[in-house]
Amino acid sequence: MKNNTNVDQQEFTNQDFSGVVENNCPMTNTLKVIGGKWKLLILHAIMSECPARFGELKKKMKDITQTTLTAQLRELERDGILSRKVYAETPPKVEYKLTPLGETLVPVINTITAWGNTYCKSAV
Amino acid sequence: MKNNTNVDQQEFTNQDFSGVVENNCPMTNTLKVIGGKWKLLILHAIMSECPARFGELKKKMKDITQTTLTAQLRELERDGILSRKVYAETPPKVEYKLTPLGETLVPVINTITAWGNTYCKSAV
DNA sequence: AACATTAGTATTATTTTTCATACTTAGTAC
DNA sequence: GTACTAAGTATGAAAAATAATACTAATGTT
Repeated sequence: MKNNTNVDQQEFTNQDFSGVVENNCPMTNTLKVIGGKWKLLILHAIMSECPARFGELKKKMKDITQTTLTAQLRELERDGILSRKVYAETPPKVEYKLTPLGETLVPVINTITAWGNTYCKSAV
Repeated sequence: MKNNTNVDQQEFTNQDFSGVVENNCPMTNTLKVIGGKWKLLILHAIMSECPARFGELKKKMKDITQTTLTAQLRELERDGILSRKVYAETPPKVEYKLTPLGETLVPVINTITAWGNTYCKSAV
């Protein structure tokens, strides 16, 4: 009851996934949107600092290349998870943030990181 | 309070992830164990039929090759998520099931599939 | 004796993903 | 008018993941 009480949960289900999702297995469909080596890490980074600029994301994920980061961000944008806001400034400033649909992934990501914290501690 | 009330939650944290996990980011660590194209699908399949035989898994995931399925199962076994039981029969019979550590992933996987069901319906 | 069965392994090929490097753009500071 | 900045793009190379194909082993059935 904290917020969004007047928001129909179905509001975000109209996203057109028809180019990505062609299966009736919910796991397969979800993996098409958030699967891959980087997307969950990107979302995790944006969750902890929203909105986030391109350069900040790059710094946080030091092993990703600029090219790959750009490509992954574009896919997340295409799938309605992120929005991209370009400021007409020089040098360029671009902010990425979760859309309402993207925010529905917050509990998913929290569940995953909680598992990692509890069961998958590094020995190093 | 349904079950496991006498099971210390820490019981399953002694798994040695030192060969896999070298990071202090819980998302990175978790992705090393359940990341990749197939692992969550394999776990999802085993969850819905546990134990599962190799051939049953192969049938459910019709696009995976035998070689890849074997490789992914071995990694999940190495990481303590699955156990592998070989029956001394001909033709061979091998059963895979979730270990106690693997069972801690059940809510994670349910969260992911629930998101897919709610927000990521196929348009096809 | 030949055949079918299941869960593999071995090897090579292909596809997909990611990386490295150099280049671009438009203002602003020097 | 040269240098600097942030957020890219372009190109080709390399690495990683996945696939295709053929093979094996032990035993029960025909």
